[in-house]
Amino acid sequence: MKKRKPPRAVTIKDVARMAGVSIWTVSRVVNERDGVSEASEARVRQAIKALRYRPNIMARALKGRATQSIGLIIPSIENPVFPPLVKVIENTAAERGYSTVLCISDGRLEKEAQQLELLVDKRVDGILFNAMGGYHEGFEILRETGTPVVVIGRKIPGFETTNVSVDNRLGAKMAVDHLIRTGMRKIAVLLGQLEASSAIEDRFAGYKDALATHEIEFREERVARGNWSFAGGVAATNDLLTRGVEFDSIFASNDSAAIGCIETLLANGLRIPGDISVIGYDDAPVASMIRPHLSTVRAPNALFGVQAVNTLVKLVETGEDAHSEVVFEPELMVRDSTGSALGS
Amino acid sequence: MKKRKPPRAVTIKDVARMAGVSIWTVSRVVNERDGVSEASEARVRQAIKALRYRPNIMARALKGRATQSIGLIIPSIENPVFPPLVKVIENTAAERGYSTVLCISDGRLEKEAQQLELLVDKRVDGILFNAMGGYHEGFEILRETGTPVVVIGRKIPGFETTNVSVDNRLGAKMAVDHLIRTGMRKIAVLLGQLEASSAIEDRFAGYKDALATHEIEFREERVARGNWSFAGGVAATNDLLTRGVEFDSIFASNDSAAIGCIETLLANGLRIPGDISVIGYDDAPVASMIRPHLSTVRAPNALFGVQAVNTLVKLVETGEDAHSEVVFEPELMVRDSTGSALGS
DNA sequence: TTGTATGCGTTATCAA
DNA sequence: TTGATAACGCATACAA
Repeated sequence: MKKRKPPRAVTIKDVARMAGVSIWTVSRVVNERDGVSEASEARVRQAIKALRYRPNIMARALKGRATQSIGLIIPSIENPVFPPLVKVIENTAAERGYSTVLCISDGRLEKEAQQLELLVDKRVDGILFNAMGGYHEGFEILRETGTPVVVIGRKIPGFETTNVSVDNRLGAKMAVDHLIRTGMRKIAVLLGQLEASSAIEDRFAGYKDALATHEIEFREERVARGNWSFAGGVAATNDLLTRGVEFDSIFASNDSAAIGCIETLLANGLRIPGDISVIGYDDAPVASMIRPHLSTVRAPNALFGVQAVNTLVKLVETGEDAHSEVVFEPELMVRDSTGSALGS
Repeated sequence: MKKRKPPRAVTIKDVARMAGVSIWTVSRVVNERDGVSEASEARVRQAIKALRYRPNIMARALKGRATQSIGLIIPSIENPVFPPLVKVIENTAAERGYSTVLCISDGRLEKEAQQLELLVDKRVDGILFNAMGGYHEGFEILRETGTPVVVIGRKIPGFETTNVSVDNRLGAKMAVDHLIRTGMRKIAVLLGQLEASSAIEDRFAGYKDALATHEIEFREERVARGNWSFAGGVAATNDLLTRGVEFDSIFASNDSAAIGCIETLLANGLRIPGDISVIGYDDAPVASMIRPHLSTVRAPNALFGVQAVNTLVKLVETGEDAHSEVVFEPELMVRDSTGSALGS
C-alpha cells in the first residue's frame, strides 16, 4: 500500500526564490496587476511555469476574497425539467469563472435548510435556490451571513429575495385555454401532492382561471392528485377512470405525469386526441419523443438559467442587496396530443 | 443601493473570549477531541451557540485538512443515463460528509482536462471522473498533485487509475444475443460518432461478439452512425432505410437513439416488434415510458454510484494509492420492443 | 519598482 | 487540563 506523495508544496515563496524576487512581485504578476517591471514579470512567469505553481485558493479565500464558486439547490435531478436547467447554469457559471456545488434537496424543506447552511459554511459566493416554495427558519442564515441568493423557478412567500421565475399560473391558463379553444369543456386536472411544491398550486390556480374566463364550472371531482411523476400520472389517471368521472381532456401539471397519463389512457383503449386530449407542462425533452407528441407548455429554461446566474453574479460582484424580480413568460407548444383549434 | 452587511466575523477567538478560555480549548471542543474538562466544554458550547459560531472551512483547509468536497465530471446531464447517477453520487457523497462540485465536459477532451485542473485548484479531496475514454496530457495533473481519482463508467486506456465501470462489451453482447434468441439474423446496429466515447466502441465489439458466437456474418452496411441522441437515432435509422439495407432488428447503442429509431420506424409504418425488433442500451427512465416499452440493457447505476463514491472516499481517507478495479455486470431488460424467445 | 511585515481563522507544538 | 504561539499560503499596507 504505497502512500500518495504528499500534496503539492510549491508556494508563492518558492516562485519568488527561484525568480530572485520577493513574494510581493509574484503576487502582483499572478493577479495581473501592474507595478512590476517587464524584466521581473518575465522571470516570475518563467519560474511559475518551471515550478508548475498554482495559487492556493483556500489561502486567497481566507484573505477575504471570493471562492469563485456558487451553490445550486434543486429538488430533483430526475424530473426531466432539471437537467437542461442544470446544464445551462453550470455552463454559464463556468463561463463567468464560478464552479457549481450541486445539492439535491428531494423537495424536503429541512434538507433545503440544511443544504443552505452547508453551502454557507463552504463559503460559496452565492446561491441559486430552486426552492419548493415553503419557508423554513433555517433560511435566515442567508440574512445573517449576508450570502447573496437568487430564488429561481418560484417565489418563497414571506421570504423576500431576488427572484427569477416563470409565471406558472399564466402557463397553466394558456394550456387550459388551448384545450378550451379546441372544443373541450370537461377538463380534468392532474396535480402533484398538496404539500409538494407551490408551483403545483400556481398551476392549479391557472387551471381555474381558464375555466372562469370561459365560464366553465369547476368540479372538484375532476381533480386527481398523485406524485409528480410517470407513476403518479398513471395512478391519478386510473383514479379518474375508476371513479367514473366524465372528462374529454386532461391537463397534467407536468410532463412526466402527462406521459403516465397517456400510457394509461392508451392501455385502456382510448385514442389521443380522438377520445381524450392531453396537455402537459414543462416541455421536457421526452415530450417530443413519445407518441403522440405531447402538447405542453415550455418554460424558457435556457434564458432563465442564464438570467439567474447573471443576476446572482451581479449580486455577488457588486455587493448590492437589491431585491429584484424577473418573471419569464411560458410558451404554448401545440403538438399531437391535443386537437386543433375550432372555428375562430 | 444598500450594501450587504459584511460577512460574519465571529471567529474562534470570539468564542474563546466569551467562554473565558483559550482558543486551544475551543478548537478541541469543536473538533470533538478530548482533553477538555466538562466545565470548560459546557461553557464553550454555550458560547458557540450564543455567538452562532461556525468554523471557517477555508482556514481549516489551509492548515492542510480536507475540504470535504469532491469533484464530479460527466460528459452530459441531458443524456438520461446521467441524472440517476448524479443523484446517487450526490446523495452518497453527502451522507459521507462531502459536497459535490459538478462539471459538465460536453464530452470534449480539452474540457475534461481543464475541469480536472480547475477541481485540483479548488482543492477538492478527490475526483469522480466519467471520462469519454480518451487520454489527454492534462490528466497528468492528477499524478503530479496526488489527487485521488476514480474513473467511472469506463476505463481510460493508457492511464492507470482506480476504476469502477460496467462491462459495456458484455452488455451489448447480451442485447444482441437476445435478439438472436428471438430469431433475428439481420441485425443492424446504431452507433454514436467514432471519436465520441470509448463506450461506443465497446458496445460495437459486444455486437460483433454476439454475431461471431452465433456464426452470423458481420456486414458493414448494417452499421449506422449518428449522434448518441434522439435526433441521432432518427438520422441513423433514416440512413438505414434510405440505403435500402435489409434488417429485421436493430441494436441501438443507447436508449435515446433507440427511441429516435422507434419513432422513425413507426413513422414509416413499420410495426415493432412485428416487423422490426428494437433493443436499446442504458435503461433510462424513458425506456419504460414509451410505447412499445423498450427492451434494453441496464447498468446497475445505483450500486455503481455508491461503489464509486465509497471507493473514492476510501482513497481519500486512507491516503492510499492502490489502483483497484471493479466491473459491474449489466442486466438484460426484456420488454415489448423485441419478440419473445423462440423454442429452447 | 520592489521588499517586509502583518493578518486572515485554524490546528498543532510545546510549555506550564 | 490548559495557554501562548508558530505555521499554513496569500494579499496588502507600509517602507524603502
